[in-house]
Amino acid sequence: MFSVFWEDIYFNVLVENGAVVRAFFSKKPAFSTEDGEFREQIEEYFNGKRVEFNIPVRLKVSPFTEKVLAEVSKIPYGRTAAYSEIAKKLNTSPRAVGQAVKRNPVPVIIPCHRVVAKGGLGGYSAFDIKIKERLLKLEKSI
DNA sequence: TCCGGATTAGTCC
DNA sequence: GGACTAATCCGGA
Repeated sequence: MFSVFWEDIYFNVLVENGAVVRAFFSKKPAFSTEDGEFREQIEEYFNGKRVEFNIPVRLKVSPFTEKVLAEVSKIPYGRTAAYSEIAKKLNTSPRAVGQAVKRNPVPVIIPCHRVVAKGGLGGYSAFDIKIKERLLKLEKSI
C-alpha cells in the first residue's frame, strides 16, 4: 500500500497479495509515499505520461457490478461514456449502472470518472466531484 | 427551453 | 420487503 501526491490531494492504494483491492483519495496521505509496487504507474498517469494501467485488481463486488466495471474499463483514454450507453450494452438500466459504478472500489484504475450523465457530468463519490473534473481534464489535455 | 414527476433495476439494511 | 441511488425520458409551462 502506498500514497501518491497529486497537486493538492493524495491518492491512496491498498495492495493485497500483488493485486489492488481498494483505492481512494484523501487530503492527507494514508500510507507511505515512498514505496509501493505500482506507485510508478500511478505517478506517470497523474503526470499525463501513461494512458493505461498494467495493474491487477481484485474486486470484491457482486457479479453485476463486476460486469459493469469491466465495461467501464474498456472506455478508451480521454473518452467518456454515458450511463445509458453502458446500460444498453449490458441490457440494464442507467440507474443500476450508476449504482454499480459508485461501488467501484478502485477509482482511476477502473476509470469510473469516464462515465458521465448524458446532460452533464453525473456524480462522483470517491472523494469529490472536482476530482472527476480534474481527471477528465488531465486526460483531455493529452 | 427549462423544470418536475414517473420510471427503472440492482444493492443495502 | 422497503428505501435508497454517480440517470433518463417525456410532457407541460
